[in-house]
Amino acid sequence: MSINKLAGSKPITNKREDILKAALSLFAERGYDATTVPTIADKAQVGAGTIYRYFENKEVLVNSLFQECVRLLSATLLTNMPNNDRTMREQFHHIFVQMSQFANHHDKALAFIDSHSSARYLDESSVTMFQDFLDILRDFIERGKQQQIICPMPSDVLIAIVYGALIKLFKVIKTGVVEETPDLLLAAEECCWNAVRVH
Amino acid sequence: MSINKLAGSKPITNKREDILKAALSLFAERGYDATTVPTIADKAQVGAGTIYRYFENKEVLVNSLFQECVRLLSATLLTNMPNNDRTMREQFHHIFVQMSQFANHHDKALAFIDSHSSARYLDESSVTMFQDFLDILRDFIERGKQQQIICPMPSDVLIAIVYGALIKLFKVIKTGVVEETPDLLLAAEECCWNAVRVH
DNA sequence: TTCATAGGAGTGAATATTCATTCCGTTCTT
DNA sequence: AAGAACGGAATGAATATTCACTCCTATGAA
Repeated sequence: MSINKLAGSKPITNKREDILKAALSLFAERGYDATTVPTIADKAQVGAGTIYRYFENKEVLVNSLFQECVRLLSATLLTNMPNNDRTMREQFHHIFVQMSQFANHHDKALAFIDSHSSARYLDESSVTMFQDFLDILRDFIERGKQQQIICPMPSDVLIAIVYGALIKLFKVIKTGVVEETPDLLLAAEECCWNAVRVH
Repeated sequence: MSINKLAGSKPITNKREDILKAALSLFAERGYDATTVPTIADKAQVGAGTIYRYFENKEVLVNSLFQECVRLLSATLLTNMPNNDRTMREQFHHIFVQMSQFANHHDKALAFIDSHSSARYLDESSVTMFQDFLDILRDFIERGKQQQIICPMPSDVLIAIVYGALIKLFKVIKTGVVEETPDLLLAAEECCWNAVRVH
């Protein structure tokens, strides 16, 4: 057993976590192709060889990371998701709030997901997991369309509009160009809602 | 005088153009870091060394290409831009139509611009040119706010929402997931307008 | 008109560098 | 002491960039 573990329990220092964290930071900032494995090792304060103890290769690493990030994003979205008996507007509020929570607590993860979600090296499992995330938005949109509260347009188009707006919105907030206040968030939420609701 | 030129006139074959075209295609699909110079040379049907006759190095190439693409995008947006005496809605229609024109005729350029607009290797000139493009949107937004037709929110936030929505919208259309019909475009335009107008 | 030549575009093999991955000696845990 | 975890230099495969060379055309001398 490694120095790394309490008897029969979890590791004290988790190199795997360190590696994933370092990789997330670097991938989010420079992108997969511009990030070298030795750089990840340095940032994680780990030997280069250690990375290969936990991940078969760089592609496996990026896929593991992507899946973990998307899983967390989906879980965040689904946390305390209101029942269907709540209004669509209330459900939208929940989605917006949870997304902005995620953007605040996991800004790098959101940037990483968005910039890598159609990368050529993503495996089937990663692609599926990202689709599952989009399906959460799709379900919402489609229920809204049935109730004639959301515009009768192809769901993919509506998803693109809302998701695209949210991504760039949180990106501009993250860069600090505008100050993130509760009022601003509420107003931005209203904008996004107005984009998809029927008028 | 080279074989390449008509007397005192323009080149017959334009290798520089060929290189830029090949680079655009590859950068848009795989990204800058995943694209090798020899691959660009192959695609442009040009010797690898020829690229360095026209561009000092790979970074100069990507900046030249970026600036050319952004210049074209800005020019497209400004083409036949309605006067200020037209309604905000009419001006927005123009912006939307021109953007969708650009997305259709230069889909690779739009993808390239979006995925590289905050890349670390962009030089000052490229960054400025992209800012100039965003300023076209900003001007519109700010006039709309003055007239109290567009939401009183930070311009950067409104730009992010509209620009983000447009980018993902055209991306989903380009992938062929949804069919691009005039009706769909009109409906999507209305969605984007609803996002920023005051209610 | 014909031929030799200069000069510049174009080429792609060669070079120097960088990177992902491996391998083995060291350190830590039990 | 045995074995697992670790580190980081070594390796081999790519990659960006260079450079010596080819080829073409315009020029002008004869």
